[in-house]
Order: sequence, then C-alpha cells, then structure tokens
Amino acid sequence: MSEHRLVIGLNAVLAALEGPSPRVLCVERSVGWALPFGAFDPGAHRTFEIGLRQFVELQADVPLGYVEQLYTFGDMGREAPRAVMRDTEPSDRVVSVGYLGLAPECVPPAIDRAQWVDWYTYFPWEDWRDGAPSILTDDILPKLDVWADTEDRRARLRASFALEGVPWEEERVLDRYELLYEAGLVPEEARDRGETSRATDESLGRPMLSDHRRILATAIGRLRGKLRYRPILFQMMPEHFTLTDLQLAVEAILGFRLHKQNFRRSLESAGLVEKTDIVAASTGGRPAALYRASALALEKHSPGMTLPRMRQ
Amino acid sequence: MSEHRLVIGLNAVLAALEGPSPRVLCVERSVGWALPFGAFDPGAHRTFEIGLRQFVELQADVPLGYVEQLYTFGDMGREAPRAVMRDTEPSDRVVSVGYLGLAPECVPPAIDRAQWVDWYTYFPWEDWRDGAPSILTDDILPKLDVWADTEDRRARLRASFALEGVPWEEERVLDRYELLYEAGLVPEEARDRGETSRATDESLGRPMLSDHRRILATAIGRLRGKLRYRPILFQMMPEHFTLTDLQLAVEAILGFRLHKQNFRRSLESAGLVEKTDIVAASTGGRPAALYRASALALEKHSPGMTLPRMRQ
DNA sequence: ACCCCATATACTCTCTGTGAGCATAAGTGC
DNA sequence: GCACTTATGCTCACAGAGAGTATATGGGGT
Repeated sequence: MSEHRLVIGLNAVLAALEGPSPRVLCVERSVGWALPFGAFDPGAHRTFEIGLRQFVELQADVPLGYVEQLYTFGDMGREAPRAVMRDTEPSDRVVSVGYLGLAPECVPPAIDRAQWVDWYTYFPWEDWRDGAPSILTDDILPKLDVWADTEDRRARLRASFALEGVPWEEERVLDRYELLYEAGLVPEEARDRGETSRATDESLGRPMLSDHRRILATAIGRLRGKLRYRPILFQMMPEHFTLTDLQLAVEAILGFRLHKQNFRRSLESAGLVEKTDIVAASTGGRPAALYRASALALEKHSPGMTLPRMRQ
Repeated sequence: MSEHRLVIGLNAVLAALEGPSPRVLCVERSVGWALPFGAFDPGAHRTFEIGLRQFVELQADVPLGYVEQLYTFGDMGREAPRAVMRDTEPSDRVVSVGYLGLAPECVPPAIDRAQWVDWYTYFPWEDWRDGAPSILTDDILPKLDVWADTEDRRARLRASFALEGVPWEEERVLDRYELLYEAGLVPEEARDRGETSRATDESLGRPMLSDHRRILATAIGRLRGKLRYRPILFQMMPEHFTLTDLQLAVEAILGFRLHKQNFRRSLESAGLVEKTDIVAASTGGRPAALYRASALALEKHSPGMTLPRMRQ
C-alpha cells in the first residue's frame, strides 16, 4: 500500500421542477459552479447517505427527499481539485460517489451561494422541446463531424447524437457529454489537461468544477431512463397537479414533447393517478381537474409510465 | 476529519455459464468463501478497473472481459472484516465497490483456491426452472410468515416473494436476500451482530465472507434485469451456439423457463443472431443450426431480448 | 346575450408485438 | 420402415401503443 491517502467525495445532484424548467441545485464557489459536495468522514458518518444529507443541508439548506446512488467515479486525472476541499493534501487521491436526489419543489436555498439552475444551462443540446436545438445543428455537429475521422468515432457519433436515421435516445446524456469531452469541445477537457486558460467558454453549456458536469449528466440520464419503469416522477410533483402539469414535468425532464392523449391514457390505465374533486384555477380555457399520485404510484417498485413521443 | 483511514475494497462478481449452470468465480479463504477482492491502491491504480483486473488475475487467473460497476456499499457494520485484508488496521473504515464481470466460458482458474460455483448454491430460492423451489415453499416462506407481523413487513414480503398473486420478479434478488437478512434467516446476520457461533448453516444457501453475498445478489439482479434491454448475454456465449443453447443460458440466468417459439421469434425479429452454415453435432433429434451473435448484438447500446415466460 | 377562442376530455381506428398452440421437417436408434 | 426426439415454421387471438378526430367547458370580447 502506498502513502497516498484516500478521500471519498460525496456529490449530490438535487433535482426539482419549476414549472417547465428542470432545475438542479448548484453552489457557486470561488473557482466556479459546483454540485453540493464534501468529503465523507469515516469517523462521523455511519453511511454515505448520512454524510450526503449533512453536506446538502450545510451548503444549501434544502430538504433531501428521495435519494439514490448513481455511480462511483475513480479515474485519476478527473477528480476534484484539492484546492476546494478542506483538510486534503496534494498527494491525496479523491474518488467521487455521485447521488441523485429529488425534491417536490425548488425551495429557495437558505445559503446565498446556493441556487436552483435550469439544467439545460449545462447541457443546451439536450433540450429538444422546441425541435432540434440550434446549438446542436449549427455549432456542435459541424465540429464533431470534423473530429469523427475514424470509423470508430463515426459510429459513436452516429449512435449517441442520432445521426443518419438513428433515433435520439434521451437517456444517453453521459455518452454525449463524454464524446464532447473527448473531442475537446468542453472547457473541462483543456482544464483537466492542465491548461490554465481561464476563458469561461459557455457556448457549449456552462462548465462545472471537477467532474461535476459528468456526474450531472449521469444523473439526468438515470432520471430520464428511470421514468419509464419506476413512478419516480411523483417524487418531484406537488400533492395536487393537473395532467397538463404532469406532462409538462415529464417533457421538461425528457427534453421532448409527448403525445397528449396517449400519455393520459397510459397514466390512467396504469392507475398511477387519481382524480380529486378539486378543479384548478382556470388558465384561460376549460379548468382542469386536479389529480394526485395513487398509492400504487408511491410504491418503490411499481411500473413507470409509457412516454409516447410526439412526432412531427 | 477524524483519524480513521479509508480503505476501498474492490469486489468482482465474475459470472460465466457451464451448460445450464450459471456460475460465479469464488475464492476459498481461511475464513470462508469470498468473491475475488482486494484493496484499491490509490498510488498504483489509475482507475478502479485496473485494480480490479489485477486482483482477479492474482487470485484466480481468469481473463476478465466485459466489466461494469454495480454499487458502492458504505454502510458501517457490514463491511469487510479486517482480518482478511492485508495492511489494514482495526480503525480503518472499509467501503466496497462491487463490479460485475462476464466471461464466455468457465476457464479453469489457475489458482487452486479459486473455483467456479453454481450461484444457486448461494441463492437456492432463486431457481424456479423446475417450478417453485421446495426450500422456498417448505422452509423459507413459513419462517417469513412468522416474521412478517407488521403491515409494513407483510407488504414487503408480498412484493418481493410474490405472495398473494403478485408475480415473481426475477430481478429482485437483493430485495429477497435483504429480507432474509433482516429476518435473521441467513448466518451473516448473526455474524455481523458479533455472534461467534461457527455453525456453518447452509440450509438457506451457502454464506459468504463480509457482505459478499449481498454484492452477489446485486450482480445477479442487475444481470437478470439487463438482459431485457441490452444484448449483454452474448458476452457469456461462445462464438457459435444453437438457439436451444441460448435459451438454456437465459433460463439459467433468469431461473425460469421460457416459451421456445416466442423466444426464437423475438431473437430473429430483433436481428440479434445470424444463422451460420454449420450444423451442430446431433444431440438425439434433428440437428440444430448454429448461430452467432450479429454485429448489432455486439454493440453496447443495442436493445435486449424479450423474455417470454413459460406459463403452466 | 351571444360568439369566438382556448384548453380539457372522450372516442375511434389501425398496426404491431406478444402469448399460445399446432403443423411440419430432419435427424437417431431399433 | 417405424417410433422417438429435437428443430423449425405457421397461424390465430388479443392487448397495448400510435395517431387522429370530435365534443365539453370555461373565459373574454362585442
């Protein structure tokens, strides 16, 4: 065993919805934007989750509801810079355990450096609700086309960015980010190579500290994928909601529009929602009935919902 | 930060098939059966996977093909006993990163303490290929029925062990093991409480060192679940195989029988297999055509196969 | 009071994938 | 040649998903 000390960094992707905007809790640090994170303390924390909840409360003071572990990142060279972690030494090796947490609303963080940020600020190419994003078609794809000069690269590009008839797979957020990283299109890549250019280039989404954008990509991909087979969405909804609210929430997370009638049918036939007597305050047209999550929808292992994509 | 030193244990569930027997690579240590594992060395290992491959080679000398991370277990009280880990001190805190690895065949391990073991040795209640296992109906369920004396416990029991009309969900291997652990039916529970009774009770499956049976349960559940949406199975098959071989392989992993015709139809319509000119040496009836995995089936993100369960 | 507009909600039609059974082909052993 | 075994092909029924059209129910303007 070498002399390098191990440090486990706990990272929380805390997600919530603000109307049609999917948000993630971010903390502004001296060196840039980051997820709430801190070192796991083996003496004080009996489990990872206990440590995580403590950090989130300390750094953002937002209640943490549903929590699930995402992945443990241990690659050298992409770990957290020590500068921002207290009580670590240059020789320490930092590995990151990423967590996904869901909250039913964006409660304003009590700490002023913490803030709810629309996650498409970090991944503008992931939002297809108004059609293919122009940053993708005009900016990213031409550059990736130049980068993909081998058959292997072309195949990966085709598969992850839905070229040549391949359908867009919304859950492959990490694949796409990693491809942009490898192609040197995101500022984190140059930074990890040791370049000190402080050009905060946000043209391809806002960069984050350390490997936090990678963790965020993992979280969004996991959340998008999980909607299909677990009723996890109701962890992000208020107690009462209209079916349109629910659809807008799903669309916000997935980044594309759904077929309204089929979405509703699948919800009701799956028994995930129950109508209440209450009727929503009108929003210009016929008032909508308010629904709530059924008992089934709140169970951990219930099936999710079908997500009928709207076609052109 | 306290004085406790952190140690990351890397654990490999290496799975392969021997005909209709799903096996996992196990190592016999002085204190019992274990998965290949060892401490991650932050000085020597650039990534977790590098460390993992090194341990597996050292302890079993079996080539490691497909590998994926499972979960990181950090709970106090269920970590690895220090006794078996070199260079650790009593105050050290050990967390386990579990990995799943797949091999196309059970190559005999070069180390004599390593061995391929049928995984139903550890989870006899998971094998429904010949109907409901008697150890479940005669032994486990009566005991669990006594244990489930609250509404909450009853609900969990119903859901994970398919009581009262709930269908058996093959991927919930961990849920079932954890329930048996909580109910005090597996020897690991008493051991973790500090009881020193060395009664190696194997009536409810063979126990393992530390939390290794939990990691194994996670791995089997992940593998079972992933079959449906990724063509991962072909990582465990030889280059050429008959469709019956393939079906037996799936049945071995899932632990239940499939509907032959529908399974074949789904395979061919999904384009996962290609017929070759070769015909298998006859096994008593009409000789079967040999197939191989298609290019599609070898891609990482291709869809999996439908698993049409055989009904009575 | 009436009409127009916007949104919510209901109904229908079609197509495909899946569950299930039956029929036929091609070997082996006696 | 016959019985048996395993492989392979075909068909029917049905449920669910995709997609479009029609009807209810509110608000606001004239």
